[in-house]
Amino acid sequence: MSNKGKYYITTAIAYTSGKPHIGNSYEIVLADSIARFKRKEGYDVFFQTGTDEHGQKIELKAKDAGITPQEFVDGVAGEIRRIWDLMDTSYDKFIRTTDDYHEKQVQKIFKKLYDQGDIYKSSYEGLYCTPCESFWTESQLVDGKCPDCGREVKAAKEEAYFFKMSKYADRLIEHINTHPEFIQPVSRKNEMMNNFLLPGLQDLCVSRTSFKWGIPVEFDDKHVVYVWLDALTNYITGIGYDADGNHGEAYGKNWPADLHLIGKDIIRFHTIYWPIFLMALGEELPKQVFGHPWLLQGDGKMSKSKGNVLYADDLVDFFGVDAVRYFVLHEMPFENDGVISWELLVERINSDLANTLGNLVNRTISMSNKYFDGVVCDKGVTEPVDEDLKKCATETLDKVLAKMETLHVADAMTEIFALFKRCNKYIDETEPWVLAKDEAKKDRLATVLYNLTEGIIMGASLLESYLPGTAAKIAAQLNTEIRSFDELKTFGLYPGGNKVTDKPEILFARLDVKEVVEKAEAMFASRQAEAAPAEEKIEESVIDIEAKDEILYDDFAKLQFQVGEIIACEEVKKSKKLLCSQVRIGSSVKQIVSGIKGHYGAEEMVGKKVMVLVNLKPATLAGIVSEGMLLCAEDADGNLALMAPEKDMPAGAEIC
RNA sequence: GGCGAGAUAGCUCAGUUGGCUAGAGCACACGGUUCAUACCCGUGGUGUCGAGGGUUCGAAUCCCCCUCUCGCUACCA
Repeated sequence: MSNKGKYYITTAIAYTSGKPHIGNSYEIVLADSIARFKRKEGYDVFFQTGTDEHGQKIELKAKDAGITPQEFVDGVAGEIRRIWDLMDTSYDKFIRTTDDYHEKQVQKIFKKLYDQGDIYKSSYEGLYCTPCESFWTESQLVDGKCPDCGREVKAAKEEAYFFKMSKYADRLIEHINTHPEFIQPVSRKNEMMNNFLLPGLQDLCVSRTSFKWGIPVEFDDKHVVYVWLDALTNYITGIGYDADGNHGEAYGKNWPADLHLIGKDIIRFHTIYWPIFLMALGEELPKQVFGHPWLLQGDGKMSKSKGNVLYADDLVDFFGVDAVRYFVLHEMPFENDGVISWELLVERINSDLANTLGNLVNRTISMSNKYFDGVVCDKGVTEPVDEDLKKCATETLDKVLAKMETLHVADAMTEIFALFKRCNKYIDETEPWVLAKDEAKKDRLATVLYNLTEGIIMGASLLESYLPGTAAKIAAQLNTEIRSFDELKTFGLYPGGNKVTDKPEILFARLDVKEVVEKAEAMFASRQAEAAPAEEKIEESVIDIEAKDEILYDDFAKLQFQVGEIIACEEVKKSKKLLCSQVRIGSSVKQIVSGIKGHYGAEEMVGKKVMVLVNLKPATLAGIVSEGMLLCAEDADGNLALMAPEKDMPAGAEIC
């Protein structure tokens, strides 16, 4: 195909806090199949991926591991890149946010935005609502108080830099409305508009002082650049953006990006904050952001402690690269989450890859060898039934192009497999084994096998973007080359007289579900046994939270804690997380609303004696008055545990 | 609580502007075939198209209401 211009595609950069599981590895395969396809279409593709390597979580993990953050991310980034390579992905650039050119540009970008007034220091704004953890501008306040909860706002304790999002909101709303293709799938567009843009954008915190592992703010080195201004900018720094305007050549050529492929969880950052950063920098906006769904593990909850997390490299060991690629691409519809499990993998591989495709290639080559010593030649003895096969083969390209145009990758592959199914049916219709018994029909038999070989190589050529290794194997077995898209418009390009391999290799072996599951369980069991001591240590490890300012004893003395006995408890119907408890404190009973539904059922609350903050000013939650607070411990995953006296104590006992 | 999406065969889903006996893939059953990796081809369903009501000659498709699920968001003392 002719040159269609450039196509710049990116994945989100992977966070280097640990090895990515199969759900995280899906995105790179999806991006790769699109990149490969666009190349075949004739685009000059630039495909960028990489890693996001800063932040407190990494700082802590490195500390736990007793190594420097840099050593830590070097290890994980290497692991991620190894998996990307294992998955046979054809990225052109792997950027790391610890790369020096990136760090330098982020500093310059931060400075530039600060100098032009888009980034400001918040401490002098002083309008922070602590319980809401939100900053407000003067104009957002209602009667001088927090618009969310109606309480006093006060000067921020911790200084931070903020980005003035509201300044660009109208332009962004305009852009989204005039570019319906910008946010994909479209259902996400409404969520962004209704939840963030239309109600009014809040300013975004873009620096932190609570940890060090980040890019220092050049002119205020107490601060490091906080996540999004660091991570999102990779899309431009990776191709040579320069905040001073001295961009590298690749920038001028590739920006704006044609497609940011990301997970649905970070759509907000890519469709609101990122475009606004770009507006502030005076750069063009990406053409499209596609928030793909997730691939979820079907057989029980995935958890490290259970040791049943699925990783791409394990799956490749079991099934091979292309089988895993096929599965994740096929099981992921356009908009809904997909499910992965050992059983589903085996089912998919057996029915599509082994039966439909693998067996087709194998039986066709076997017949060529059996009847013609492997030589494939069209003797021109056609029959009406041939036309339908040829039509199917030549029309599949357009069908696949149409599906790919809207990024419906799974549907595109289904079109290709329809061609393979048509080939299998053609064998039944022509019955080569019957033709073989009649010497007079030898030429007809040759034509039939030629048509089959041609149909297969045409299908394999379309399959190349998704299963590059398999396509190459098929081409090799048929002793020919993968076709370009232009060459797929004509049926009959397979060189007559060519000789196919005499030793057809099984492309995909049929698998036994039971065997695979047993083998997988054995693998998990041995791995868990191996990792048990270390794993336990991690599970039991401490949690670090952001430190608050030191307080005086007097501050503490203001708080009154007592043991409360829960004598009744019911769910607050209107809310998702609230339970309303009647708590006996001494001789009085207080009504307390707590956001713990999901952690505790209403019935199991009754009878518990727990720690209560009793002198908190009553507040109304979901229309119900709450006169105190039940105290809970919370772990890193958000699991809650009520605090209770270690021995039985009477309701009302003071906690001091 | 706000906004939005959805509820169709055992499973995953298609069903365009309402129109003849509601489809596909997988699974299952039966039949055919034997070149091939026990594969391929064909045939098959009793699907109350979530419940109820309405508009219409006619509704899975439009309107109302109900139940449930999900997403985003708020709240979560």
